[in-house]
Amino acid sequence: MGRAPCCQKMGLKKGPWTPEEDQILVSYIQQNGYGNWHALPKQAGLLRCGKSCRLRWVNYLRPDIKRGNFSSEEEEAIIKLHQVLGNKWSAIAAQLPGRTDNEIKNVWHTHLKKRLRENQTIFLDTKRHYSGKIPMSDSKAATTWQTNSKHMNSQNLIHSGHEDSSSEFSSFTESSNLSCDTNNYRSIKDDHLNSSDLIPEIDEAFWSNPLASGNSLKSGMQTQIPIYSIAAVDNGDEMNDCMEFWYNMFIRAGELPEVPEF
DNA sequence: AAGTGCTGCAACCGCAAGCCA
DNA sequence: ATGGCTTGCGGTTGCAGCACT
Repeated sequence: MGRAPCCQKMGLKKGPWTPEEDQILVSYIQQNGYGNWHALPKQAGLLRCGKSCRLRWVNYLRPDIKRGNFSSEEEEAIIKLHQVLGNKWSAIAAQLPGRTDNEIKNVWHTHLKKRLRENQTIFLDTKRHYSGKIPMSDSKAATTWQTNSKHMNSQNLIHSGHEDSSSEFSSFTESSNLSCDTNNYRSIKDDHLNSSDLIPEIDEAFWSNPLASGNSLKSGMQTQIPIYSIAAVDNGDEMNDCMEFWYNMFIRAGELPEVPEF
C-alpha cells in the first residue's frame, strides 16, 4: 500500500488553521465542492495537504456541525452506542447528527470515560470468561452479584464466579434474574479473593479498547471490568442491560481472546 | 502576580481499505 | 495480479486556557 507524503516533506503548513485559511477553504468548497481532497489545496491556493483540508472541513467548517456542549441525551446516546459499537467513532457519529467522530472521541476520553470509570466497576471470573461460558440458570446459586453501595451509589458490581463452568454456552440475557443486593463489597472480596492482589487494576488500554486489552483480562483469578450500561440507576433493567452488554462485548462468537492456561 | 499543573480540544500521524491504471 | 494514490479511521499529541497554590 502506498502512502501520501506527509505535509512536512512537501513543505506544507501544519498546525492550527487561521481564519483566513478557513475562509479560503470554505469559499472554495462552496463554489466547487470537495471531490478530490488531494488536489483541492493546490486549486484553492492553500499551503496545506489534502488530508489537513479534509479534516478541517469535516471536523470544523462543515455548515451542519452542531456547536456547543453535548446534551445529556447526546452523552447517553454515546455511552449506549459505545456499548454496542466500541471505539467505532465514525459509526457513533453517524447516529448523532451534527457531531463529528473526532468530537465524540474527545468527549469520550475527556468526560464520559472518566465519569464511567469513577462510577462503575465490575469483577468477573476470568476463567469463566475465557472458557466462553457464562452462568446458566442452574448455576445461579453459585453466582453472586452485588452492588457496592459504599463507594458510589450502588453502581459498582461484583460478580464472584465459582468453578462449575459445566454449563453450555449461553447468553447473559438468560441470566437476567441473577440476584442483586446492596451489601458492601468488602465481604465478598474477603471471601472469594483473599488478597487485593487478585484484583488487578484496569489498565489504560482497556478503556481505550476493551477487546484489544489483554492485560486487564489475563492477570489474576479475578478481573476488574467496567460496566458502561448502568450509568443512571441500578434497577433490574439496568442490570439486564449490563449483562447484555457483556454478552455483546465478549461472548459473541469469535471475539473472545485466546484462552490461556491456568 | 507569578509559577505550576491540569484539562479539553484541534490537529496530526500512521495504518488500512478502496479504487484504478 | 500488482502497485501507486487517495480517502477514511482510530490513536495520539501539543498547546491554549483555566484552576490552583
